[in-house]
Amino acid sequence: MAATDKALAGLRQMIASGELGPGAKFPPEPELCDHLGVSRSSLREAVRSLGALGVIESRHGSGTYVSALDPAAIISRFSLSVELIPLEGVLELLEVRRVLESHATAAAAARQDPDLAEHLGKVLDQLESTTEATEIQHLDAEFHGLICSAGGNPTVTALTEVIRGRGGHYRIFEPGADFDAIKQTSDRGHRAILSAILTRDPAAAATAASAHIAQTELWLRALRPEPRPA
Amino acid sequence: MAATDKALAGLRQMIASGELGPGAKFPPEPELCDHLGVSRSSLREAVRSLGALGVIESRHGSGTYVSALDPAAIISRFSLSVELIPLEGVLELLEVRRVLESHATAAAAARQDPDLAEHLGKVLDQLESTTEATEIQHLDAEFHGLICSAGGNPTVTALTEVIRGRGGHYRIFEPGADFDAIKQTSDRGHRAILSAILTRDPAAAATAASAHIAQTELWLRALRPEPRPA
DNA sequence: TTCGGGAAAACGTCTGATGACTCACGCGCG
DNA sequence: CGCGCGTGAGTCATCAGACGTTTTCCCGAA
Repeated sequence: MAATDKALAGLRQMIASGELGPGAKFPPEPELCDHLGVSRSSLREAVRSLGALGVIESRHGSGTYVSALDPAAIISRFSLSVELIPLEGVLELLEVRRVLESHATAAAAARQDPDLAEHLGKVLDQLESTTEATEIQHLDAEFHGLICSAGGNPTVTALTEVIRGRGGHYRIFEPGADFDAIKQTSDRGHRAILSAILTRDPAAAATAASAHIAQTELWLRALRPEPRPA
Repeated sequence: MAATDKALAGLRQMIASGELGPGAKFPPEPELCDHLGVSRSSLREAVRSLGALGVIESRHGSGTYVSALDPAAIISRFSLSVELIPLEGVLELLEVRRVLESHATAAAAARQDPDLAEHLGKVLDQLESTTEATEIQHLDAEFHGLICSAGGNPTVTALTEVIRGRGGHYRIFEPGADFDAIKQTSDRGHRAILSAILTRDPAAAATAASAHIAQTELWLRALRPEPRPA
């Protein structure tokens, strides 16, 4: 087996076997090199690999540690790769977001949380009163993020966030011929979702969220001939 | 900015800007070092990072290339990190699988594919006639994988596969007190899913898949006091 | 007791050299 | 002329060593 792969397997094994739990500290690099039988360069490349995946963190001057191994945190690391996926693939991802976020929105509606509804209302007020692309994107993310969080599954929140972040790179809300129509449709979609949450109607919430995201899919699909990543 | 981070940002930029598309070849390492202003060690660590994320591949003796940037392939890379997530986090992930696979199963049922149904039937026949843990796991993966593939979204298939792979590390089907009861419940669940597909009833298929996976969640939840990763 | 300096520990980066693998070119044989 | 096949250039893989930077902690002085 190649040196770096050997180191990688060794490091993963140390975690998988339970020898090192979340937050635990690895031995110093020289010791690990000796233990794994590879040079420091190879060990460090292996550490970088696991670092990119959110499994390990190296702290300069302190040591190398196992991360918290929290699913949401690990999924967030995906944004580094997901943000490079071409438009065609983003459409597949949006179906995932549509299904998951629809589920989370229903769960949020099933709860009875006046604070959430109030907060969402404020966000929508702001969102409807702006036409600045960056601000729209930011408020849209806050709106959907709050709802997903209320859904109760941080993993779902992280996944939808990563996918939403990718879609956000395509500037749907650039001032242009269809800007007003698109903005109004989007705003209405948000209000429909909030309305379902206010009336505590999970089925309506799921439908509204699904329709809203499906609309986004349509807009992105229209960009297909000429994708314009940020 | 730190050297490795600078290299990482530079490499990502080369892809994000469209300078290098899927499958394109990077310049040789010495040239990249010069271009990015870092040493070869730092560059290689950055390359490893992106390699772990499935964004680029180094081929010994040939060169370094941008990957296909296929969402399903990128998501498969997650298994390296997801397989290290503790049981508590796996339960959150299983909710994701339940929602996604339920959706995909409904889509599979909506299609009219006699070949799929026939294939699934054969797999279940085999599955019901074995009590060997590894074989059960293998056939179970094939059954669910076929259905997800029929759902039409490779990204969903990849995601559910990663999560299923993680769950599979917990040996639910070890011979033990409840083995027969668990096996029978599992087999019945599979038959219910196949039945819904055969009758082309998407709603029933979604419900059956959801119930089947929810059952798995219950079994795993019961392991919580004493998780036993592979 | 508190604050600050300094030494030790650990990761971060760079350099140079050597090995291993791939691929294509060109030579020689049939 | 066509087909292998060897060979060499190109490229990544690995190793070894040295030095810089950051963190951490101990210990002495106020």
